[in-house]
Amino acid sequence: MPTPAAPPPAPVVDPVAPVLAWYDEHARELPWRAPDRTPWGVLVSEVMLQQTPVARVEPAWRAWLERWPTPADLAAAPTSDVLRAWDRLGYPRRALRLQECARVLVERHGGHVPDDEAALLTLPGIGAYTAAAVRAFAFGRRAVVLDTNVRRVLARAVDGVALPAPAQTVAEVARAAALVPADDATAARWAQASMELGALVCTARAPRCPQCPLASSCRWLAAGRPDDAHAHRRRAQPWAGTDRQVRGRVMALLRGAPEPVPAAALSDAWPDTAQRDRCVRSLVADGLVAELDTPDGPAYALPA
DNA sequence: GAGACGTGGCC
DNA sequence: TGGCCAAGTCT
Repeated sequence: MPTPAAPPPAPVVDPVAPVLAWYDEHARELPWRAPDRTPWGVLVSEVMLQQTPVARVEPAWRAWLERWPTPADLAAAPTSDVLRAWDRLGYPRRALRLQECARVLVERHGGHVPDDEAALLTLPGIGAYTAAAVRAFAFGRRAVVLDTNVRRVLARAVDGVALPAPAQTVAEVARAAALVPADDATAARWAQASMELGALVCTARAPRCPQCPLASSCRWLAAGRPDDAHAHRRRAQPWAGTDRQVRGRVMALLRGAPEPVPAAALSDAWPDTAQRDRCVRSLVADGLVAELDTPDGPAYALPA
């Protein structure tokens, strides 16, 4: 009897079919998934969803697409309007880049969102994740969509660990790519379904394993859901008193100001002069704030 | 590749 | 109560 020269690899149940079936039953109805969505709408949703929860994005997305339904509309808008519409979604540089992106689409892509990954990757604010997501969700094409949700699902189900490594590796992308179904439609659906599973069931905290379609094959669950081996690996996110918070305060003040704000009045945003000045300078350098010369001295406003 | 970059809700 | 987390990107 011939015997294998090497032990067979550990059996791993293919997660794709169970997750697709689960998604058929449990997918949320989100506006950027509606049949009448446009590639531009999908792109806007993906940028807004970068580090911002669905619940806060949904109303902002609806208002945004109502106001600027095409890239040309956003490209032509005053940046101050764009930043005010972004409101408190956070990371306002995303709004700036989204408008830059719209202008590139108008100037170089006929006002349309391209469907190939290389072209998408050249757009401002579009990185590896978003390029893949737009390709899959807007155009139904095959792409390796590897976001924090998918990374967590695969870390648990396949690797048997609580959380993925802090940094994404080439090997991890290759492993994820190997799981992506070959045909466009199924690949796009797998991307959506695996993300949804991570968002609704295989969550970072308090995962709902009894409701998981992978419960019978998940290595992490089988191992008794061991704790994260890299516990405390993440730096605590800075909060009180940081430049990040001060920048947010300044932006909030300027969003609410109908007229340019004199330099002295910026103290309402933050009392510490040195830190405030440093932050205002960085905001000007980032293009998020305009410095104007007035007869009474410098004043600040959202960029026109 | 580590660090910067907003905001708010949840357990 | 407050640390952790949310569909990342850029430098």
